[in-house]
Amino acid sequence: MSKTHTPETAAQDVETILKLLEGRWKLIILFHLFGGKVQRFSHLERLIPGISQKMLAQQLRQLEGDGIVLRTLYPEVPPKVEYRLTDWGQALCPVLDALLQWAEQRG
Amino acid sequence: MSKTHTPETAAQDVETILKLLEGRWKLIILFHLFGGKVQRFSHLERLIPGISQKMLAQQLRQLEGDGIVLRTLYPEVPPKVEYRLTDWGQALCPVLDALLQWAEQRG
DNA sequence: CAGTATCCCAGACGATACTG
DNA sequence: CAGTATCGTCTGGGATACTG
Repeated sequence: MSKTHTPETAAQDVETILKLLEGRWKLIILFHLFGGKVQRFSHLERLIPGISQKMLAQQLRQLEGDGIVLRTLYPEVPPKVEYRLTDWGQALCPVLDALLQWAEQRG
Repeated sequence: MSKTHTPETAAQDVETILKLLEGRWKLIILFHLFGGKVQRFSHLERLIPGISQKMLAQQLRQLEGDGIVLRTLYPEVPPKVEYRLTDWGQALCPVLDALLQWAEQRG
């Protein structure tokens, strides 16, 4: 590890990061937004079979609160909300790719 | 993402990987083994304040079962058991580093 | 020393219903 | 359309005690 020093602080830092991605649905939501894709709430609902409105809303709120997802509300009737990744959220893509590469290395 | 194609499969692959690291104590155990360090059960217990024997054993078993940690039992009395990372487990270090780098990028 | 075995609980998650 | 509210379930993890 480059800048962190003790096993404790490094482990804790990584844990904090992983918590951002924990949650039954976050990764699949993320992957439906990678590549600059923009999705409405109802569209994500249709893209992700089995998810409830409660969970979709909750996970999106958390991703938004963590600065990974950007939420845009259009003040129309009926309401229209769009979700996309922040720049930082987009930057997660190559990192997850590194994780996949690691998994492939397994002997 | 390089080789995976649909958001579903990619997300699922990453989830499978992250599950290997989930668990209240796995990361801190890992960081106490990075760099080729070898530790005995009781030593890890002392290194990790607050962990119970049950949890330490459980998390080690899972890491072992997942091929990340190597367990060596010396048939002595009293028993002696050593834990170290597999090569694959060691290879996780730079990946977690990438994760830390990403976290630092946050605007 | 290096573990198991039990019991318990908080919090994550799902199902369902309701709303501005 | 895009959510909240409520309730029930299930499981990861903690406390404690015991063992080859």
